[in-house]
Amino acid sequence: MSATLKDIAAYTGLSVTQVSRALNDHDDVSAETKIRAREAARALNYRPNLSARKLASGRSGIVGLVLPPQDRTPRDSMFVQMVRGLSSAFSRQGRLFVLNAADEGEDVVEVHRRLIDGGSLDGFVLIEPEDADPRVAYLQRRGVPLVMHGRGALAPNYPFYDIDNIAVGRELTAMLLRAGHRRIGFVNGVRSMCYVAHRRAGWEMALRAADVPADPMLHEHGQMTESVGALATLRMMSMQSDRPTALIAGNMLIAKGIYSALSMLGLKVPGDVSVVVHDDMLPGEDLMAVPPTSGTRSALAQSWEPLAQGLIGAIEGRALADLQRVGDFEIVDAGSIAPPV
Amino acid sequence: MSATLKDIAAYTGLSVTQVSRALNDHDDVSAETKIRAREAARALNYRPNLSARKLASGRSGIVGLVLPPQDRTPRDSMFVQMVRGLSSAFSRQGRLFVLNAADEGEDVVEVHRRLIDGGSLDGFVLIEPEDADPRVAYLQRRGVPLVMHGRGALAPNYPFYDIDNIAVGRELTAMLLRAGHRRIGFVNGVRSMCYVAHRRAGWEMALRAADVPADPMLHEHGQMTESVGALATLRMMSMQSDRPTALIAGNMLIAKGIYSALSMLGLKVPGDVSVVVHDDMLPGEDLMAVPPTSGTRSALAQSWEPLAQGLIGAIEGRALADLQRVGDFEIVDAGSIAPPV
DNA sequence: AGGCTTGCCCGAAGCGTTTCGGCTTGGCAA
DNA sequence: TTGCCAAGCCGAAACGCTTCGGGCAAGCCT
Repeated sequence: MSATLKDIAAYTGLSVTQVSRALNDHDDVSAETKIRAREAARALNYRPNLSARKLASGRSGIVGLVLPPQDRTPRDSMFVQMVRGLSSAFSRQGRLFVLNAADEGEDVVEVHRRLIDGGSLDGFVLIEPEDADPRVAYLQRRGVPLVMHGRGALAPNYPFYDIDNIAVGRELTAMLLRAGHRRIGFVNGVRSMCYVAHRRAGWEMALRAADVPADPMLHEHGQMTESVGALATLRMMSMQSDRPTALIAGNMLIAKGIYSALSMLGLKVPGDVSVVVHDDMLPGEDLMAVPPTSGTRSALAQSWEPLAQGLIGAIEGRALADLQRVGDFEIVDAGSIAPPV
Repeated sequence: MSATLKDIAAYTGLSVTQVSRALNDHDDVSAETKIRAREAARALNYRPNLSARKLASGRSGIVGLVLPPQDRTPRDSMFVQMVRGLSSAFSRQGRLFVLNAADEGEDVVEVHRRLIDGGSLDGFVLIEPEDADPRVAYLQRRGVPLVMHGRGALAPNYPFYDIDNIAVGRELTAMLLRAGHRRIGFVNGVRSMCYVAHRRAGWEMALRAADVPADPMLHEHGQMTESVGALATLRMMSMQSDRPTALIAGNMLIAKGIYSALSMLGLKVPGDVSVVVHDDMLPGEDLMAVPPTSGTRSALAQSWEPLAQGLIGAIEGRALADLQRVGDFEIVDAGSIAPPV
C-alpha cells in the first residue's frame, strides 16, 4: 500500500491538516513546511487517494467521455487517436480518463446521467456537437463541467476547442479562385455536422466575394469516405459544359476517392483538374497513396492537449472566455493547383 | 444531487447499516426489508457513491485497461471494438471502465503502478500477453486482480479468456489435409504473440499426424496486414516445384492479401490454390471484398463479456479454475477448398 | 426454566482526504 | 505594558459508505 497523509504527518511531525495544505500549495503554509512535506511525500512514495479526495472535496480527478453508439469504421482510427491523446493528456495532469461506450439504442444523455449519479466524474469531454445539444443542456443544468471538441454554433455558451472552419472553407476556395477557377466543387462531410456547415459557409463567402455564384450542384454532403469522394467526383465531372475545373476535398479519404475517380476518367491533377484538401494529418493516412496536395492542414493530434486543459479549466471554475479556444491551421502549397484549362 | 443511504434510511425507517446490507443483497436481511429498501432506492433515485464505497470497502468498482504505446493502424479498428465491448460489458455490471494510454517510451508497468497507487482501480484487463509478462508479475505481487485477453502460456497461473489456438491451427491444416493437400503454406502473425505460436504448433501437429514434413519455408511470420499476406503469397508461390497447393491465412486481412496476390498471378481459388482463414469477424471486415472462404471462425466480439466476467470474478475472489475460460470456434465450409491439382 | 440457535437488526468505528474555525506565537504600534 | 495583527499551525468534523461486534426476540432443545 502506498503512504497516506497520516504517514507523512508522522514522518514530518506536522499535522495531517497542514500536510494536506502544504501538498496542495495553500497559502497559509510556510515555504519551508511545504518543502518538508513534499520531500516526505516523495520519500514515502505518497499518492493521494482519489476516492478519499473525492469524498471530501466533491472532486474525484476523474473525467469521462461517452462514445456515441455504433460508429462507422472509417472513423475508428480517429477514435483511437483521440482516446490515446485525451487519456495521456489527462494523465499528465494527474487525472483519470474514463471511457464509456453508449450501447446501441441507449440514450446518450442517460449514460451521462448514470455516470454523474455514480458520483465519481468531475466533467466530460463531448464530441460531435449538435445544434442544440441535449448533452450540453443536461450537463449545464446539473452544473457539471464540460468541454466540446468542435462547437455547435459560432459562439456557443460552453467551453470548446475548435479551428476556424469558416476560414478553412474560405481559404481552400480562395486558393483556387486565385488560380483563376470559377467552377469549384466541394465534397464535404455529413450535413448535420457543424464544421461541415461552417466550411460550406466559407466556400460560399469566398465565392460571393469573387462574384461567382455558389452552385449547389457543386456541393456534396456525405460520409467522409473514399467511395463518397469518388462517387461525388464522378457525378460532378459528368456535368456537361459547366463541370468543375477544381475540387475541394473535406479530408484525405475524400481526396483519395477524388484522385481515383479522376484517374479512372483519365483526368490529370493539376493539368485537367486542380485539387485542394483539408488534411487532419491523422497518422496512418500518411501512408495512404495520395499525391501531395495543396490546401489547409491542422493536426487533429494537437487538439487533445488544449481540450484537456479546457476541461480542467472548466472544472476549476475559470471564466468561459478563457475556455473557448480556436486553434490555427496551416496553408500548404504542394503543387496540385494550376490555372483552369 | 442524488440520494444517499441516509435518505433511504430516513425514508424507510431502517438504519443506514441495514439499508446498505439490503441493497448489497447480504443474507441477514429479511426479504421484505430488501424489497422495501430497493423500492425506496428507486423512488429516491439513489446511486451509490463509488468514491465512498471505495474508501470504505477498498473496492471502487472501477477497472482499467492500459493501452500499449504506439499501435499500428491496422489494429485500430479492433481496439475500438474492444474498448466499446469492454466498456459496455463493465457498465452493464455497474462498473466503470477506465482507459489509459501509455505514452510513447513510457514503461507499461509504471502506468499500472501509478493507477494502483492512485487508489481507485480494482483490477485490470490485460491484452497482448507476453511470455513471462512483467505486468502480470507486478500485479500479482501487489495483489491486484487481472484478467488476460489470450494467454502467455498454455496453462498460466492467472485468469484469462482465450480460444484454443492450437486447435485452430490444427483444424485449419486438417481441413486442407483431408482434401488431399500436402504442401500447405501458413501466413501467420508476428512471432512473439502467443496465439501465433499456438497456431503454428497446431499446424505442425496436424502435419506430423499426417506424416507430412513441416517445411519452415511454408510458414511466414509478420504483421497481420494485407500487404504481408500478399508478399508472403508471392514468395511462397515463387518456389519451384514444391510450392504450396493451399494457403492458411491468419486473419481476414492476410486473406485479402493472399487473394490479391493470387489474382495477380492469375491463380484461381480453389481451382489452382485452396485457401482457408481464421476469421475474427471484426465488423467492417465483412464489407471487405474477400470471397467466401472456408476455415475457422470465432467472433472477437464475443470475448468481451466473458473477459469482463473473468475480471469481476477475480475481484470477487473466485477460484482460479473458474476464471480460466476457453471459448469455442466454429468450422465453416465456404467452398474455397478443392483437391490439389 | 435455562440455555442455544437462528433471523433480523442496529450503533459506531473507520476508510483518507479536505476544510472550518480557532489556537499560538512573535512583532509592532499605541 | 497592553492590544492587535499576520503568519503559521492544528483539532475535529464531515463526505457516504461498509463492516465489526453486539443486541433483541422467537423458537427450539434438554
